[in-house]
Amino acid sequence: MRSQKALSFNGSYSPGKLAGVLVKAESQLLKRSFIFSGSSEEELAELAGLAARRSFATGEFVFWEGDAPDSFYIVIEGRVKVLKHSSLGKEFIIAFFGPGEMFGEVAVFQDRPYPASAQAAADTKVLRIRREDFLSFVAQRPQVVLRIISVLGERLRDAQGRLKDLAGERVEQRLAHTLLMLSAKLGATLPFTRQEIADMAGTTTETAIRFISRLKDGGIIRSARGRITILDKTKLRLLSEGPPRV
Amino acid sequence: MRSQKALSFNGSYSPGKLAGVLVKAESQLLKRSFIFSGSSEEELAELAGLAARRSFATGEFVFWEGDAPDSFYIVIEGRVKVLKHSSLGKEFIIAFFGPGEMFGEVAVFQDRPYPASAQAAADTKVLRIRREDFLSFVAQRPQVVLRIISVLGERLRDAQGRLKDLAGERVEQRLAHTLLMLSAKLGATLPFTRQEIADMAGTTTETAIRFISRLKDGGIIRSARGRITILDKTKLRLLSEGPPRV
DNA sequence: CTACCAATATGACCCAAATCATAGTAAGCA
DNA sequence: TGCTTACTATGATTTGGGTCATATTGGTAG
Repeated sequence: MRSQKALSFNGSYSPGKLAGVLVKAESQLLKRSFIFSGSSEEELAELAGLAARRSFATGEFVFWEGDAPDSFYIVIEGRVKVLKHSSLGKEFIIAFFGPGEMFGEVAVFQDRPYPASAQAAADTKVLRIRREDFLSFVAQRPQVVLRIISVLGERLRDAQGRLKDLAGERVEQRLAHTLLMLSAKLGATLPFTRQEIADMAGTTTETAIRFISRLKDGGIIRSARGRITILDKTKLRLLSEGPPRV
Repeated sequence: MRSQKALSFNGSYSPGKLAGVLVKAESQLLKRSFIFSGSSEEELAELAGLAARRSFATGEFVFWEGDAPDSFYIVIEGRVKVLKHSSLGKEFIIAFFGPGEMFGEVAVFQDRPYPASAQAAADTKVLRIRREDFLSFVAQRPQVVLRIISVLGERLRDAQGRLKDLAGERVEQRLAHTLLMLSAKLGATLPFTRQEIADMAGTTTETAIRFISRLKDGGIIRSARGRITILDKTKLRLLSEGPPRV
């Protein structure tokens, strides 16, 4: 760790010892986030001074598609899912975000309504940073902007890959892809229900259940309620790639 | 096939009158591109000096998915389609780009292989700018970087909207959406074949043909070979939104 | 002019996966 | 401890739209 006495200028926001401690804690949280991991302690402290903590219970919405983008968010703990609803009701999960990940930043940069809704998928705490504060912060920091481009590029890649899958692959392969993608990010054990898997793969809960049951029978995964553990990544990859043509 | 007379000067970056004229012409082309439209003449001239013209005949590939990202491109004239192929053959069209639009820049920024292929959809001329040249150019120009974020954000929005459609809407609605989206960008007359429409909407050529024939019968569009003109945007929007539930 | 090929068109068939129905099961909560 | 509610499970039925097959038409290369 480095020096932590960069709090002096912060007095204008919230004087006092408690505030200082909080700013320090916030700084550490920000540091876990990729886009700020290269920033200095002073910068982080400044940004932390602008951030507010918010809590959301499971199922609560952080924002809705169409809302004005007044803030962007970084997950402290818990899990947030970003989703869109189609013509009738059916929801499609664009992404899950965990500790250290940010969401809502695209809308903030463009000053256009959020393109999707964000919902707490567990009891969740987030840091909330107001649009203007964030914009003026990054305006002077090209390296942060470059990291944001990198994050956006990654998401775009992901989205395009999924587009191709949804347009051209069978359900089984999409489901297998979804599981592999999640495990690449989170490890072998995935804390998702069949319904969530289905909503990510663009299919129905029943179909996801049937597929996952077959995987379990085949010894490719192990599972409990709301939890899936991948045992044989190789077989899963086979399923995701080749049609089981004989 | 085609004449490539315009390439004769291409190897020589020798100073002199011809080069000067070319740099000026290139500058004007760059200026048409959104991300550079805020740049000064000097900057544009500098960038233009780094750019090379390349020509591609209809069907030729500018780059393939998986290639190392040595350059990014700006369309001068013609049309480029960016696409991915799924497990077997089927292609999915991610986007079309026309004069003034750039492509391949995500890969360049991330220094990771192109996530999709780029193919000339007509006889096409592009400006090609090498990765290192472009990166060092933008490194000093935060406002260009911000515009790139804006472009990426737009693409991400688009991709996420299409994901939701592919996952949750019926073919008819996806096709209607595709037509509306194209006409929002290009105007009422769309220079695409049924096959291209199908490959954008994630369906088959036959289905696209049937749908478009019905639109024609209903007086919603007019069409000729490789060309569709939207006559009644309102009816089309109805089709794209509500299921024709009775 | 003619030949050829891509684009458009249309019918028949079929199947993957959605939909509908019903039920067992684990977890949280009063 | 039982009640309620998600989650998981599985069968039966239906259907949207993919696949296959076959024509017709317009553009264009030679």
